Amino acid sequence: MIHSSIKPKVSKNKRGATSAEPTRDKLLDVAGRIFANRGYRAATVREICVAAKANVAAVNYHFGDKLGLYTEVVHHSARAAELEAIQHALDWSAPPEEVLRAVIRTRLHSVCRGGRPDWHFQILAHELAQPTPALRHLITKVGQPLFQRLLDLIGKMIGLPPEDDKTRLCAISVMGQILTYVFARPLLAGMWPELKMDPEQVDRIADHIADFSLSYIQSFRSTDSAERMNGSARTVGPRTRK
Amino acid sequence: MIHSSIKPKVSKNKRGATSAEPTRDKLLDVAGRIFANRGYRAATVREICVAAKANVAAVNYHFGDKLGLYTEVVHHSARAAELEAIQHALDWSAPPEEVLRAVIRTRLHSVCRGGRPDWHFQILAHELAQPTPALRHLITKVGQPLFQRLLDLIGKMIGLPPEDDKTRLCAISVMGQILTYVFARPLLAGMWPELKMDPEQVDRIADHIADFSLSYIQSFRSTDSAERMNGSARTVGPRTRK
DNA sequence: GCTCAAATCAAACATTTGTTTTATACTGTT
DNA sequence: AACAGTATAAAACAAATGTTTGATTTGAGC
Repeated sequence: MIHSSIKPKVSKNKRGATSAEPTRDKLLDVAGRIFANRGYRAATVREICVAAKANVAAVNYHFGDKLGLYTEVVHHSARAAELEAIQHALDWSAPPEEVLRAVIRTRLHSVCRGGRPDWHFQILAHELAQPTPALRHLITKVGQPLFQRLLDLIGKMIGLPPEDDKTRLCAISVMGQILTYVFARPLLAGMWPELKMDPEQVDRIADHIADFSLSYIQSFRSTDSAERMNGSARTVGPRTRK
Repeated sequence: MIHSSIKPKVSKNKRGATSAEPTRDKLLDVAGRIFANRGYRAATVREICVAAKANVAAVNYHFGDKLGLYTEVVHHSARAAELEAIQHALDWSAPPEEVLRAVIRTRLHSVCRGGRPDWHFQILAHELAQPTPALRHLITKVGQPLFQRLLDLIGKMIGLPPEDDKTRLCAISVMGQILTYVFARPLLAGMWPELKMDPEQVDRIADHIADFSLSYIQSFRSTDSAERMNGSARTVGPRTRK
């Protein structure tokens, strides 16, 4: 408790690279990987400290407690995701179909880097199964903006506002297909053992998801004049089925 | 260790309902809920025993150890899933489109019973995030048969064998859309707060997933004469895009 | 060289948690 | 009624784990 105000300054001040990496940074680095693999609860501070070649007390000294380290890791992850989203700036003036295709491909690649899911997404997966206070931050800082862009994109294509239920359902359908390749990995391995997620396979999968999704989205546009009148307004009420 | 061979007999032998429920069964029952909520690791035997109004030693006495109780719970879950799959026997002679629609609706309902995911699926979700030895059993006994029926169904509709890559990708797309409403629940809540998963909403969602998926699947059939020649055989190689 | 604050370290602490032990109550059988 | 096997109960044990403590080292500034 004494610690919360100490805020040890970055000790890298002058001496550029005397000892490889400051303990604090090294802890953050290795903690990211370990939390991603095991989740917050299963990861132990001892395991982290050993891997970082630091003392057991280092975590409490630099971050207050285990949760402090974890939230710092999550914030870094969210920040990295933001930056990457900016870096992978897409040409939003291109036809929406191509933008959607590119978004799907980029997302799926960032999700499946090197055959294993990116550690940001692994952390998200653990958070969804066993939420911690950090989940809210992940959702608002990473999930929301991404989903919003999906909504805008799809809304434009099917001619409905982004807030329309149909737009949202479509966005979830697209997002869900992608997320499956992160969260349900062991399931997929069990049902399709031959599936190897090398880059070109990921490309084929991304294209499938795009084709699969665009089929409905584009068919929807062709009938939008008939659907829009009651499709946009109907936000409750049962659907006229069959 | 002495325990593995003892196998205490069911004490419910004669006296039908003298004391509400035998401890062993009650443990299984409440352990199912608690494991589903917290996952194997986070759930404690004390919590389970308190909830079951049993002694702390009861778990070790009746099941050997914590993992013994858990595997028993998972096996029960898998067995229940099998039975339910049989009970919900669908009319497989109906047109495949309608069968798929029914499968999606049934699945989604069993997944979202009472607004919260069914506890079988919650256990699966935890297993995917942090696998235990029980995951293999879940996959082979529950996942595989379900996925196989999806493959047969879709394969029939797009005119390709169930083992074809395209069939598998489609099945994963359908399955993924459903699973999203189990695994990514907190994500959905964050991005679509108004979404309430009451039965009629679930029906609308199921219909959307069916429409969304059938659009591609049926469009695929119409072009199968052109696609099949190189679509069925092409199992590697990049896809001619755009 | 001295000083002081930051950083590191070894050891111990307190709590949680799965498991074991030992004793006692219950139940059907002889 | 006595016995035997099963079930339950209270307590203690051992290992894991987050955290704290107190001493020691390090490095910059005077």
